[in-house]
Amino acid sequence: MTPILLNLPNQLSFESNVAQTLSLLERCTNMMELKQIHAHIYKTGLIIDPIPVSRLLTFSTSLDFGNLIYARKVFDRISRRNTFMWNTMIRGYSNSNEPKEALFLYHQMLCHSTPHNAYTFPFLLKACSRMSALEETQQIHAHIIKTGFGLDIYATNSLLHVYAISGSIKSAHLLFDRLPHQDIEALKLFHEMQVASIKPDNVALVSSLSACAHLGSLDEGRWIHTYIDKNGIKIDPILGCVLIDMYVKCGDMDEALKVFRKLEKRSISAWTAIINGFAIHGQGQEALDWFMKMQKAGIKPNSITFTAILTACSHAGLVDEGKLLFKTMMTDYKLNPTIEHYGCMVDLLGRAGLLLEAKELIEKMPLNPNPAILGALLNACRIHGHLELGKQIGKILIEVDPAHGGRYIHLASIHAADGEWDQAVQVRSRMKNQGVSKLPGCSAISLNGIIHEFLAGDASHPQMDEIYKMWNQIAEKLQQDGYKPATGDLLLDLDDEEKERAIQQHSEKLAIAFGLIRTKPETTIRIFKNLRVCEDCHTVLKLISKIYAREIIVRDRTRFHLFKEGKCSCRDYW
DNA sequence: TAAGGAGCTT
Repeated sequence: MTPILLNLPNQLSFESNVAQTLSLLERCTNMMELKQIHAHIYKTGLIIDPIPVSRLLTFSTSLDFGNLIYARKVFDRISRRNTFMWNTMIRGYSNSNEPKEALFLYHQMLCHSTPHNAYTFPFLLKACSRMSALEETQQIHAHIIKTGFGLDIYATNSLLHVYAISGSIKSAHLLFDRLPHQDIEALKLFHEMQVASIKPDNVALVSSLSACAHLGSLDEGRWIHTYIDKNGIKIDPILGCVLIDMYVKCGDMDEALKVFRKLEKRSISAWTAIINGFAIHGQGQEALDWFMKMQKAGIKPNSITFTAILTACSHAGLVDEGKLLFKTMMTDYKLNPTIEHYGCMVDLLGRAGLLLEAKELIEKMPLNPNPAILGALLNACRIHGHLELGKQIGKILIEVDPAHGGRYIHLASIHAADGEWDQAVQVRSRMKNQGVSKLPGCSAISLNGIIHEFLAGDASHPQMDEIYKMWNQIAEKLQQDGYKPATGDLLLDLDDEEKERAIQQHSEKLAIAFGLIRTKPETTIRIFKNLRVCEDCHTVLKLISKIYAREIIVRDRTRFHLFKEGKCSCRDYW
């Protein structure tokens, strides 16, 4: 620790002492230095000047190295506390583990009749948002109006945010509709912004692009990208990161790479988004190459980067590489594995058939297994037919995660695979009794900017007759190619013919039939599915890509499949 | 001063 004050001359005028002290505070990087400066402030009488004292508070409440208890002691001893000081303390608590304390302080502030200013409310509301404290938010809302800050854009935006995240969407909407300057985030509002000729700032763009990434709306995302370019909007690190992520999640790796190459500064999150891109496209080797490239560029991987690279290994079956990376993450990079990393490892080992090793890892890890980890193991049991272990895990899972429909389905299908139809039916009825419903399979295809959705067995699409006709044609060609429906995945206790019919109505089959009708030969068909693609649909899509000479890109729950010339990019490992 | 990002299971 450097004793920084040694360099300070002893005899200084009051003014130059203030100036020097402020500049020291500016450069202060740890509590030890801060305490020295604090002592100096006392010793030289600067404690009567509100400016150095305020600055002292700012630094001792700082997120990086501050110490709120210390700050509070300083604060409590100040005889004349001004609005800035109260605000600083409120902000400190709003970012801490005790956001409630911010509200207590506010109460005291009112008792002291300290006036508010425009900064007070955003900090206070941040504390409310951390606690999802709706009632307090409403009280503060009243204060905002009473104290004349009802038109303040920061206060109002903060209010909007708290209402939105604490579930009071109605209040948020009411507020939004009355806003004098409508600048809000979310994709559908983005269009309204365009119509109202309001320029979106980077935050609005990030939110909109992030929505595109989740929805897989490539057209929309491209449009926003063009907007950014045309208007010369500066791509800050976060905007760059989501722009890449949007292309990644919409299945356009080439464009994601183009954006990456054009970035002025390649932040860790931009690299991670690219590595994650290769991971979810099943390109494990490329992910590893880019992981190396990143380090050569002098960027150190963080915890999220490791999740991405481990995901890459698990999707591509790179077991040895994954194990090694997991080890070096701890030894070389000194990062403590989180539950997510263990999740990746269990998935990696489990998919590769190393069930026992996966189970051991769960037993040995210093964290409590969460439903995700158990779910990964259960999935592995299903893939590799470890029915007994699967039943054990499945039982635990529906205990710890009783509201999750997928878990019951999994357990039921494992019973079914073992021929235990009674048990399967029992699990199903338990699910029904708990009021849990199964998420229906849904596939979407976007044509000329219009999204067409198909649910399994759903006949509501206006062109359904045509679609079924097309499907029958496809089925005929598939049969000529020697295809037999793989009904093993189905848990229903139906006879084979009924199973065949059920499987033919899977949403991705309806979507592909529709896609073949409505798109020109040779164009790529993109389908988005909310669940994992089933075994049979996977086989069918491979065959269709060969028979109809089409590239088909399917984004399922977790990854992309590129079907081309009868093969899938996942190499049937998914 | 408020609001934005990359991640395991389904």
